[in-house]
Amino acid sequence: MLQVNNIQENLDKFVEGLGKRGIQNAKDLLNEVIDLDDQRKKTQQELDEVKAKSNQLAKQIGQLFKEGKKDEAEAAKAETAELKEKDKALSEQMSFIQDQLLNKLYNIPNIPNPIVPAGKSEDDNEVVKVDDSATPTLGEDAKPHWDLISEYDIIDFELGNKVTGAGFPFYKGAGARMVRAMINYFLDEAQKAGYVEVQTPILINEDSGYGTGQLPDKEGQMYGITDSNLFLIPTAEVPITNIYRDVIVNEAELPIKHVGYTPCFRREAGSWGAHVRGLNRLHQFDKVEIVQIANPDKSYELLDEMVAHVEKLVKSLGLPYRILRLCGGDLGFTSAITYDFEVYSAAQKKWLEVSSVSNFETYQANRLKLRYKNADNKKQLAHTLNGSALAVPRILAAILENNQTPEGIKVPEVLQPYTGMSMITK
RNA sequence: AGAGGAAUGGCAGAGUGGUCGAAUGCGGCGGUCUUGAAAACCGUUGUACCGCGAGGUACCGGGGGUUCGAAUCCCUCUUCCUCUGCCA
Repeated sequence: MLQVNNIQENLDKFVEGLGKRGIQNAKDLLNEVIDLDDQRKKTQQELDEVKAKSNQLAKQIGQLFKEGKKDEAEAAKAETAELKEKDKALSEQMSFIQDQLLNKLYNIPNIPNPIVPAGKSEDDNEVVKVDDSATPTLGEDAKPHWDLISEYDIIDFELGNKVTGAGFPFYKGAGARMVRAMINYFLDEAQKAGYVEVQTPILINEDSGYGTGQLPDKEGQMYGITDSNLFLIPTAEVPITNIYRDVIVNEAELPIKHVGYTPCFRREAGSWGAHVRGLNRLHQFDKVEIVQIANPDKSYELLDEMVAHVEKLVKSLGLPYRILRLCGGDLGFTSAITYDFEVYSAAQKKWLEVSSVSNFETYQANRLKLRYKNADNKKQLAHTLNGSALAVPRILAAILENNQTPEGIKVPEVLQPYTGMSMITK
């Protein structure tokens, strides 16, 4: 979340930034925050004063008892009643103000980086690179992947329906092997690039949800385990980044780089429709995620590095792709800047988002209380970054469609050592 | 799952109602000594919030309570350890 001090100092910049996200009344909203923070300070001063008096009095009473001046002590005791009442009232006021302030801050998104284009929807995203050199020329009879998967019997949606529900497919045979191969390939490549692999829980608690910003903003998008107050992760970003909640690292340790594979669970409430077929949108899918904890001075360099890593992966799979810089209106709640990678799925003639690489600057770190000690031994908020590298099902969809031949589906060369096959056949 | 025990500063570990933000040791940092290092010795060393400052407030696993006053007493939750049971 945003830091009140920063808001106060750069009000215009913040108003402008939120405006880019299409928030009209930003100025009023931010002024309310500043006002609440002032109230908070004022109330704390009053409360501290009352407490100081009580502490003083309590010491005196102790002293009086020790000296055997019982009457005086009893008299002093009577004085404390009033202070106690004041204390109680001010404490209540304090927590009320703090709740309000926090609630406001939780619901204000991050300020976009200046180079983020203004815009309302995905139509306003800026295409920063297109490399469609790998686009295949498919015949008239080219099939979308949902036809191919039944033809080759590698993914079973019906079975998923039966056992769980829509959006929870079974991968079978060569399909399962492809998934496993991609996960291993992505993990290995990340490791080569210096990311330390972690295997995380796939259930997270509320604190973690708040830490990375899924709560309270996206509660409806996560599956909740209501009887234990836990949530299924929508992305490995949550458990991995939350490793560093309430942590102070040494500057020399930065950047910290992690990679993790997890299944991801998303309710996708409201986004289900006719345009979503096959592997395009699922409730459960596999994803390899890269995460960095960075020095603010270096975070944009590292963002570029992450983008380059993802680009290399997509390219190595032989898929046509493009890179988008998301506009303010399409930007995630906690992100300051996001680059989306899309691959072209040639039979359905659609761009599929397979990666999202973001810099959150201090927005998550402030919630996480994730700091580093700089050279002067001062504690500063770190920057957090993450990116998908990559999301499996849509990559699979693109491979199936783009690589279909009369003989079968060609397995990208880089995956062959992992699949042990060069072709998916009937 | 049952019985018992425990949770204190970076770590170890004292502290059972006031003088305790907390002894002591280790570690860290600074210094003396040394050609340099070690050893020894001296000093220093938690976090957050409020305040221009002096200073104040809060924090001894979390939450609540008793009390003029709680690390210390009570309730509750969580976690860990030991023993018994079960189990991949």
